[in-house]
Amino acid sequence: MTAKEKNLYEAKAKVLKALAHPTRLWMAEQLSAGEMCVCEFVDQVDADFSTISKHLSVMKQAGIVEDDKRGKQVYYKMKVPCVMNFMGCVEAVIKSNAKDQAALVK
Amino acid sequence: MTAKEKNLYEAKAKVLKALAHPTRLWMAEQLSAGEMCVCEFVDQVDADFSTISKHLSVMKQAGIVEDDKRGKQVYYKMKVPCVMNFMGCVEAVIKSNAKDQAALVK
DNA sequence: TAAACATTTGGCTATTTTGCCAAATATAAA
DNA sequence: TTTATATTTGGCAAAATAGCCAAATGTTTA
Repeated sequence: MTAKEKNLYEAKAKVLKALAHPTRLWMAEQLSAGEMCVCEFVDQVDADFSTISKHLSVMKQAGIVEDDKRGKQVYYKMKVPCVMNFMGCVEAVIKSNAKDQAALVK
Repeated sequence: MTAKEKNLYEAKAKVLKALAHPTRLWMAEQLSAGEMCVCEFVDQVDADFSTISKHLSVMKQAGIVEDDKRGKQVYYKMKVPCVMNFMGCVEAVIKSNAKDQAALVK
């Protein structure tokens, strides 16, 4: 593997890693329905507001979301919405796993 | 968020996490072109064979790949191939990031 | 201008992940 | 049945991640 390819796979992994956290994934799904400000997440997520801010920052660094400061608030929105198209397939994996589990106790 | 929903997001995150590593992602892409045995990865990946085995195990635990022992060798293949459909979008994120980077130095 | 509000950042600890080595296991070949 | 080959597993140290608190920053309101 060339250095260039290695960089490419690291970059791809970074994008996936940014989504690979339950809280971040939930927030990304919310954002795919439209922009939200940090304060809305603070109301809905059971975590310190600094933690929420850092999660959003991880997704921003990965290039998945972008932010927009308006007044006192910062609004986040999806930058590359196709990211969430994937979730149907992730759910297919979960269902496949559930089926395997069910088969074990049959 | 209910406990059930929480479990769901944890399960989804686990699937993403299993792909969110450069080596695992590369291996997953290879597997989406057809099954491969561990020994082939050992030849092509610059990591200890035990490390490779553990990476494959992570993807297996997540339900992304399945294994099949034939003789001395263990063959892995994608279990839910749609997983790799996502990569086009991940690449779109990378391109978007590259564009942003380029804009910085314009 | 001071106080209140929204968010980010720094710092710290706890937890998780990585990746190597060595040892165990399983299968095939000599 | 010893030996070689392929893979997994256990154990450990290093690195990365998560999440809280406190402090800093930027913005509006009183």
